[in-house]
Amino acid sequence: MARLSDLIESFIKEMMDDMNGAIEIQRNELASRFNCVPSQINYVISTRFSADKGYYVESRRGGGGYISIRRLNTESAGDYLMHIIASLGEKLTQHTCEIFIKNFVDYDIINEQMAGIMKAATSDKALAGVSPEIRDEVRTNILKNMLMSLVI
Amino acid sequence: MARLSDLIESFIKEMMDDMNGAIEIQRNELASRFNCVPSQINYVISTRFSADKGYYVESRRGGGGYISIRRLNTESAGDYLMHIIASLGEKLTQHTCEIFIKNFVDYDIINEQMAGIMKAATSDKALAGVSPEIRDEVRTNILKNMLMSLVI
DNA sequence: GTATAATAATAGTCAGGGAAAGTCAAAAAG
DNA sequence: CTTTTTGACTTTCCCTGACTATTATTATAC
Repeated sequence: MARLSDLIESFIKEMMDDMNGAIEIQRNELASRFNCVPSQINYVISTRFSADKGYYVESRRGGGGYISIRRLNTESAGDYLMHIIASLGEKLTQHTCEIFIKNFVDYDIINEQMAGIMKAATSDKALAGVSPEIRDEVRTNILKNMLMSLVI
Repeated sequence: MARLSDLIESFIKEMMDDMNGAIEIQRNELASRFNCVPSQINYVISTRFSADKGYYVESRRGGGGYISIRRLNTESAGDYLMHIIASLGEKLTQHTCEIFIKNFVDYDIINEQMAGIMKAATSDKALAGVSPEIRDEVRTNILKNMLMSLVI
């Protein structure tokens, strides 16, 4: 069962690749293309394209409304990474972490192999020994430190 | 009577042979095929498909969740890595860990950038939130998982 | 004509239900 | 005693729908 959210996510990303990093969509149109309720689009955007993941989202309601999503315009990988590091929250679940890492690949900051290493290092499996109460904080800390090593 | 866990184990292994060493299953589906509780699948996976035995397991909860199991290809990355993974102790200090990582660079298994990431992920700084009693075990676990991702 | 009011066309929010997998300890089997 | 099996409970993630908010357009009043 392919998850609809994942399909929508990659649809948007492909569209964005074609459109040079900036797109404008209509929520209802996209929803009907994927045969889902409009609010699912909001779900995808908030879980995959939030500001802290390096995207800038604007929207407008009413007649002729739209949602525009842009890849953050960063001069260098370093800028982008600093932005991410600065805006990382305290706690990241494994899944959220993976979304971040996937974005690094999209931004051509790391390759698939490194993404694999990062995912491995921040997986629940790797952190199984850490008590659940603090696991997400530890995970965040590990991710931050790995990213720092890329900036330096 | 053959034990159920053994049956499930061999079922998964046959499936994996057919699928070129990598499968994706649904826990509930597999459980109902064998007429057992879902958590039995977890038991089989943790006792038969552990990292030590050369398997890499990932999973995801929620709608459309799955469990993926991959058999690590010992030939592709050379036996060296598998050997290292298997021979890593329970506890590694940051310093010991760095020595290992440096060796990987010397053996051309990873490049400097990856070494940086690995060191960062296993540093005391990254693991500051983890209590000292278990920190070295967690560190080892993280390193193992990162190395495993290279063997895939 | 202009100002205001109604209507239509969008998008946003939030809570809840459902669909998975994970955990852990007790019971059962060997 | 060790390994397996079970099941109650938890956690994570996805999807939906009712309700709300905002903007544009059209109708009405003056």
